[in-house]
Amino acid sequence: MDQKSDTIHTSQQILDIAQRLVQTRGFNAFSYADIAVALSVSKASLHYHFASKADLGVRLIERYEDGFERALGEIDLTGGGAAAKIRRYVNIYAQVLADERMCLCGMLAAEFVTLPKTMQAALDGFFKLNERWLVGVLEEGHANGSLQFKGSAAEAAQFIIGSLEGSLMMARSHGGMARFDAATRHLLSDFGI
Amino acid sequence: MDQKSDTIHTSQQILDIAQRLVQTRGFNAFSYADIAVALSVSKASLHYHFASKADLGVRLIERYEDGFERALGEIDLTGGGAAAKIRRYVNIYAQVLADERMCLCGMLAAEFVTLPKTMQAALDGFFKLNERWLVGVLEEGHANGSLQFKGSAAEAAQFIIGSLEGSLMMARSHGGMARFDAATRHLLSDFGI
DNA sequence: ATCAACTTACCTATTGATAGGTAACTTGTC
DNA sequence: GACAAGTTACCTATCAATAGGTAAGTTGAT
Repeated sequence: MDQKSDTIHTSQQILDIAQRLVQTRGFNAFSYADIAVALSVSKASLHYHFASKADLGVRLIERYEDGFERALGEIDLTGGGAAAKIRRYVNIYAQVLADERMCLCGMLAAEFVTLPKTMQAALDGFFKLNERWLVGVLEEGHANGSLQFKGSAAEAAQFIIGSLEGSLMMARSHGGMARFDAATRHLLSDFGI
Repeated sequence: MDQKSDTIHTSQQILDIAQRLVQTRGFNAFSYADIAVALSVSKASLHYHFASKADLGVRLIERYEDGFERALGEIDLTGGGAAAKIRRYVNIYAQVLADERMCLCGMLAAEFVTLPKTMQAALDGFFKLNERWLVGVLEEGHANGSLQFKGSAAEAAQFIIGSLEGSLMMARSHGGMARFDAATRHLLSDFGI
């Protein structure tokens, strides 16, 4: 294993552990020491890979957004109507809950005002991506009559994101998957799905 | 001013400041030092009134729940149909947002797994109260045809709570009151309001 | 012999919490 | 109404633990 893949490997592991910590505990409730213990490396080693906690946070959001972008691209490729696409979008959140996690960016949205400016900006990008994709699907569905909703597609997209983040957050602490499934049935029926 | 009212006064002030800090920053992102500075008292004085941060947190939730209970009682007294009651319920959240805050218990729900057990239990109580009240209103509205929804009233209540908490959380960081209003129009129309 | 990828060994600041003390007030007894 | 005893509401000073971060040295592959 060469040096470069060593770095990549370790960096990925750091990000994996940090991501789990943010999704379960929040950005303000974990420390470099937590990652160091979980990975059996020194705190200084973490600073070698990610100079500051803010840098780590930004990379975490970027990587999470990349993962979402890929997942949304796959939904687009799989085909099916707008309703099926929305269903698969909802399923991404269900999988996060199945892992007993909060959405990374939903958690960070709760902590928003305490985050470094660089992380706030990265977070904006994540939600913009989601809104953009949802608006596309909603307009497609509205045009061919497979989806019903009032107001603009942008408003509907924001409602979906807020509702999913909130249902996920509440289900994780109170009610579990059954609660999330019931909530998404309500949400989807609001769009005639 | 006698001793007793001094205590009440100071304790209330501590709770007021702590509540604002939790609603804006979260329980894990403020310290006794923050309150001490805001109130111009020593940290030790805060420990005199609230022995531990967990104790302070529990009292915060209890007081917030009391406030909600009173607000819900007032809604019940004001009269009007189930739809009007739900509208007023939504308006409680809108007022929280107008103050640029997150719902105290919504914020704590995000931080749930990091909280002391005593706070987790108190939080359960808050959401139980909200669900109970909403179930009552939803059943009333369903019985007389003023509200439409599928599934049980309990599921609908949980959907409403999750949706409102999420919309509030997202609106506070991305979109503001306009986004929250648009989201609640969607939510209410799902119930034929 | 260079350089990436670490380590040990620190640093400063802050965390929640405690010890010990004090001034001001209240209470019960005479 | 005087006064000892106790209570309330604070204070300063300090604690051990933890936070994020840094400087300087080690290791091992190329």
